[in-house]
Amino acid sequence: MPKTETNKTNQHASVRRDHSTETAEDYVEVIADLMAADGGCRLKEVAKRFAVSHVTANRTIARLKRDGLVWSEPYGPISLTPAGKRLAERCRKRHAIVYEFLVALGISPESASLDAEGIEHHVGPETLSAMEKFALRHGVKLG
Amino acid sequence: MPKTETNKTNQHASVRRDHSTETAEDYVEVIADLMAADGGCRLKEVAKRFAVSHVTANRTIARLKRDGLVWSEPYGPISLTPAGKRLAERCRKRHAIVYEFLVALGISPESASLDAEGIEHHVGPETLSAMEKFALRHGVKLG
DNA sequence: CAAAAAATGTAGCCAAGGCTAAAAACTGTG
DNA sequence: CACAGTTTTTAGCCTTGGCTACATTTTTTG
Repeated sequence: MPKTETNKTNQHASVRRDHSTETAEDYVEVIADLMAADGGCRLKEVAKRFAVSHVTANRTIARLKRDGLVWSEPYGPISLTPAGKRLAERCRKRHAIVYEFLVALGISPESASLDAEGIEHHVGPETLSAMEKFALRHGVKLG
Repeated sequence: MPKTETNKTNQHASVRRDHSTETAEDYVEVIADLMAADGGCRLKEVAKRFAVSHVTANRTIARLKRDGLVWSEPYGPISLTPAGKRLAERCRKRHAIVYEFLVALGISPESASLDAEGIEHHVGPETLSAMEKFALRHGVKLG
């Protein structure tokens, strides 16, 4: 009878789907950040940023390469493909909006930074738009 | 024991830690919900809620049992331990706050419901408190 | 009450994301 | 240039969380 149950409209399914892209989003964002800051991006730095072993970072990056977001050659520096850059830019903007929103809400920069990291992946277009408007309206003295 | 590299102030580490508890939180919340609604909780219903196979739900629930959050005997209904109940109640409250907050922000109930599912696990105490205050102040006409 | 149906459990596979240990490749001096 | 140190890669193991197929148990029902 297997027909293994439902495939109905289920919210948790979406949440789960998000999970699979979270890592990619986090990584391209960090890689873009490191390239901007240091002018290049090395595995070791990525691993340090995520506080994981370099082995874990290496394997994750291999997946991103497989998925066409990252490029590198053996022992070489890591860079983003055009697709990776586009994703990184989208994530950067979204992250900034969520962070600014939290700060506008009155959250301390530390908590805002911490929570934004986790929240950003779960903010849909409508919520993101509302957060942006709110941050602009109630923006911290930047008016 | 992990002594691997930096253990410095790293935001991603916290985000990752959250991950490991998300499943537990989601499950105890759903189990509590089903018990309240149906007067009991069967594996099949849990699986349906998460849109996963009963096998996956079964194994996840086995972990929750191992972790002292859930209790059941073979082929029997599923219930929460005192610890499970406490966690479920905490999650229920937090979820309600995040949801109400999003609605108060102007998000549609559909998006609010969807995003709350993902966001709730990443809301720290400070942010939760701020969301609660905001929802109370700007609460949807319920004043 | 026995056979069919439904629910639960077990075996075994896969991918992602952790890790350590050890090999290989680069770098930078002496 | 060689050797020491750093960085990256490889091998191998673990857990979580997804699945199908099949076995077992419970429930329903003819």
